[in-house]
Amino acid sequence: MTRRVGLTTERLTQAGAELADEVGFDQVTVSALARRFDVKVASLYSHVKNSQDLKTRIALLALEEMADRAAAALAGRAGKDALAAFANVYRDYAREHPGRYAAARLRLDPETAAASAGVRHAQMTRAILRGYDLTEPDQTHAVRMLGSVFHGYVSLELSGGFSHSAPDSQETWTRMLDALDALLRNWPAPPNTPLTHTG
Amino acid sequence: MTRRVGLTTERLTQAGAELADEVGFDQVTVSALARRFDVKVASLYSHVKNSQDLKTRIALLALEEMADRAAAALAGRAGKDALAAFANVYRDYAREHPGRYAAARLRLDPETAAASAGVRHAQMTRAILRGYDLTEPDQTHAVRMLGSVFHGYVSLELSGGFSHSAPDSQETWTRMLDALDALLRNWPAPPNTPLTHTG
DNA sequence: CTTCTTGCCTAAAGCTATTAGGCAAGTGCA
DNA sequence: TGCACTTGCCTAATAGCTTTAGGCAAGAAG
Repeated sequence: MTRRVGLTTERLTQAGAELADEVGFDQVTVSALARRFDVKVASLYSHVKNSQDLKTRIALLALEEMADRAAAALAGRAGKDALAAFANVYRDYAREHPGRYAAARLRLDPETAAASAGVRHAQMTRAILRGYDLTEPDQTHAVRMLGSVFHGYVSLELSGGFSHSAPDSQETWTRMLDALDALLRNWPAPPNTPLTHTG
Repeated sequence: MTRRVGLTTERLTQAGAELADEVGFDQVTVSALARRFDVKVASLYSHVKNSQDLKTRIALLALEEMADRAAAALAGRAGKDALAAFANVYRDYAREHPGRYAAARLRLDPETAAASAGVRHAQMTRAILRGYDLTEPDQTHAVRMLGSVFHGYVSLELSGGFSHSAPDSQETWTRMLDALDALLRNWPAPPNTPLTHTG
């Protein structure tokens, strides 16, 4: 009378990601996942250390998927083309997989983060900037700014911030990418830093 | 033997906000709050509808506080000065009150959001842009972009994204504000939209 | 001084997380 | 073919958070 369902860590992670997209990342619960497999809750604990572990795995999966998409999108592109393609990966992924996207924003402990696809993603942001004429430290500033805009925009859009108001979100997105491209092509020099300023 | 502590909705909200800053917004729980007042859990339910209600109230408090700070910061400023002051309110508030800041990002239902200080905040963003030469719909695009950058940056900084790497976060922040100011002063025209394009 | 209101309480049910220990189906080895 | 061993899911139990129903006493109101 023993029925084996074939649980594995991978299947749980995958199903957890789907669950996240359906009901939201913070509704992802060991219990809900057990229900989905029609299995008792305790059974999951052989495959997953605990709830935190499960969520971390979903986050890593999401980071991996986003980095893969980004790599594919960047292939053969440069300059504004690359910038737009990269940005669209962000937005499209978040729209297709809101739960996974939320998971990707989970705070990972430093070692986990360092071993994640997040670093690959960051390197790609830097690669995009090679199409512009930025040198350190401005390149780092720009990397951080792009990360902020993309994450911020997607996050606000996802929480409904831009719906039900004109102009529509797509238009803002396009114009914003134009603006960012223009900014990167024309990155301002640091303002005068008065060092020994007499008078 | 009946001891009255003097619970009120306001005191609970206030204490909830403090708790959020100490242990994180999603660790804010009716139970924890009851412990803080040394009172039984059920007692809170006379003052707060449920856990969701409590969190919403904390969110509204945070929005109120941020809008107040922003209003104070904007008084007598314009242009880049205003932009920087407004941005710093965001960042400083998030650093001083991480839990409240997280609360402010809680997704509110439309009516609640419409009645919140969030709209005041949004109006102030628009007011800043009066110092630049933007007309609709570019003004709206810019409002959304600023919201995205500020929220995105603060959110990434808060989750530790920029720590332990050079250059330090403060420098990026300053240079980013320079860049945004430059961008707003020089907002690019929409690229050619080919309508009836022959050839 | 009695009645009423109100503020906090006890009690109870339901959900999630997590651990310990059990049993049976399949695996490997003789 | 048969036996031990591993493994996958199970039952059972503890503990915390949420929420509702109903009670009791301190203070307010007349």
